[in-house]
Amino acid sequence: MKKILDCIAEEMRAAFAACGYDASYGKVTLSNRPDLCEYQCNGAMAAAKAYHKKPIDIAADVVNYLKGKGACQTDAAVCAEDGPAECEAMFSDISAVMPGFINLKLSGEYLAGYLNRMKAADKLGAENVGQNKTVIVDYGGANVAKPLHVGHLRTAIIGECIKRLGNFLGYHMIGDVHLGDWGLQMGLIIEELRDRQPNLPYFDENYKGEYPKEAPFTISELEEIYPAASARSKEDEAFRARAQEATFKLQNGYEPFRAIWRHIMNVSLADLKKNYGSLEVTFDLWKGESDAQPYIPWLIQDLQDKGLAYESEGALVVDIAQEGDPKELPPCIIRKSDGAALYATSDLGTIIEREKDYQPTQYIYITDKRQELHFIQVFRVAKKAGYVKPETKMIHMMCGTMNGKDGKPFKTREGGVMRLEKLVKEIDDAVYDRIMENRTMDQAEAEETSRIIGLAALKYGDLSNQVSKDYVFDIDRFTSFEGNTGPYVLYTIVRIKSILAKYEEGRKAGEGADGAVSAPGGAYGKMVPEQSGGSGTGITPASVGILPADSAEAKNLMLKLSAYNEVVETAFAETAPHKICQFIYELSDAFGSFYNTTMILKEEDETKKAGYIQLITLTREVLETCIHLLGFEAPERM
RNA sequence: GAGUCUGUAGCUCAGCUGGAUAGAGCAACGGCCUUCUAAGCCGUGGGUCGGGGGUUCGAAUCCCUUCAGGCUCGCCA
Repeated sequence: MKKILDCIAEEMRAAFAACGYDASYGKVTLSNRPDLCEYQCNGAMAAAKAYHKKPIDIAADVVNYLKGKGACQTDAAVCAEDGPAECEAMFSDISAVMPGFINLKLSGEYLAGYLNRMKAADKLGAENVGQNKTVIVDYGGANVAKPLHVGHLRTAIIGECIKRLGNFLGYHMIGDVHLGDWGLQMGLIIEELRDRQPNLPYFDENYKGEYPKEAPFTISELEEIYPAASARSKEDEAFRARAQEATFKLQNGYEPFRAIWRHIMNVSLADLKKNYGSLEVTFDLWKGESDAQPYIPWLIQDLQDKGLAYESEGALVVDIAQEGDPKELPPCIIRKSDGAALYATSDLGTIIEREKDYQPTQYIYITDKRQELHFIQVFRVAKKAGYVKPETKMIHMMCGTMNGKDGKPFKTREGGVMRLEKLVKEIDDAVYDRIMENRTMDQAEAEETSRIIGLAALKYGDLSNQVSKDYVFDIDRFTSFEGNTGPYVLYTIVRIKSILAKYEEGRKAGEGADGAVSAPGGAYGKMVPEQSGGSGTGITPASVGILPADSAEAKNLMLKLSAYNEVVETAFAETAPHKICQFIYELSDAFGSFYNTTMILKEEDETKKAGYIQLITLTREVLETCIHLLGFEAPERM
């Protein structure tokens, strides 16, 4: 359904046009002075120059026109003439203010009507802007040589969110984990393994038998082997050279090394799936760099045939410099001087595969921002060589680093890289302690609840920051969950759920009384006839709908709710999940004030009460939809 | 050295396609539970928007300059 800002802007554009000004000046934004108005239009000031008039005069023209037309409720007589449909006057107040602001307040009826349509709409009124267009999302990027650590957290969380958002908006999102399974790290492991276990058949060139099914290492051993080998390669040149050779052999199909590679993949994949699973991060494709290999010989030949690739310093490179670059960017290396492929080559190969299999209209890569240059190179080569259509959008979402309290990249207390598993557990434990100190809950439920809340704390803590900025990951702060945190939003949902459950209970009690409706004078007010008899006079939230606000708090809550489809769409268009966080935080806050000033279940006027119930039901639906898009859920109790 | 990003309250962050008095949260202080979950709500104090110029009726926002920090800069991924 149409976004409320667009509805208002349409009205304003028509008004500007009717007054003889260009319609484009009718742009409307949320007010930045809530004490004065709800929405504002600054077009009169922009138009002043073009029309050589004082801004305030233009604003007054527009305001007078709108009032005369009956767009403002205060002019009820005019409104009535237009019949019922037009009677939903959009504004309750319009005014022109110096130097030329047009201040707008929405009428309670119009706002309530908008929310009722939203409540009834598919996806609460979010539109299918995606039109089923295919988008590849490349997040994850896990290296199979080592376990997931905090460095993988951001891309996983953000990617999952972007994928969910896109799907929700009608895109066909394909999430690919795109494993790092083909680079030098494999050669390093192979050679390290050779030194540790030289008797393995993989290293016997004369071995003719079948290779063992079982891997010669466990995941924990693998975790230790790679860092050791990696460190060694930096000091031991001979070792590094061996690793490079092993990598080259692996890439050229040397069977013994392929066998080791398969072991690494099996052991590592099981662990990765478990870890991503615990974050509720899923992928549609578990492809990796190795899957791009079949395309590489063709790719290299093609780039040469097209005259794009040439030899330079022993390597094969493609120039990517473009007009307008502030400084000439280094060329993209597609083949090393030793003949091996590298990162850019396999990413290009992957693009060729994706074009063949999916013909996406957009690519979104989510990685650490240090890879910026790499993706500039890959994107340019892909477009230059015509592998990707010129109109295909290629976006690189560059993630900032997750820092510790000291502002340096997040480390364990001992100074090592923290494993994701450990981080998740630390958060869950902290949440568990918090639950136990405030609530009584049996252990099993407390554990499950702390897992749900912990995940929300973790994901919200990450997503609420701008993607490209570094941010401070502070377990103490996230697990204290006050203020702008995931748990605060969950707490809001839980409180709404609790009210709704009690309301339902009350209704059932009313039904049970079989018409007589005993109105037990009990805790939740009189349960009036709403469900009694089949007379059709029953008052239900659905039949009453959301009513015009009867307090400032209700109005504020309703205004916040109405921004929902705009926010969701913008968050995707700008790949900015933090906008959803900000929105649900403000929405929760608005609910908090409403909750605090309005006794919902004690309300004696059953119609009003039903209206409140409908309002908070919508609030709950919006919040739950949004947190689902962010990638987490709310518990029943907390 | 070149490129690029960042610099907003004591701390963590919004706001940045120019608009009215720069917003939250945490921390501090003060109120609100015989009432729907107080993990809450309400209020108070706290800012030369790194510095300096410029454009504009109007700048945290755009331009220039300067300072500080991060990251990147051909055979790792």
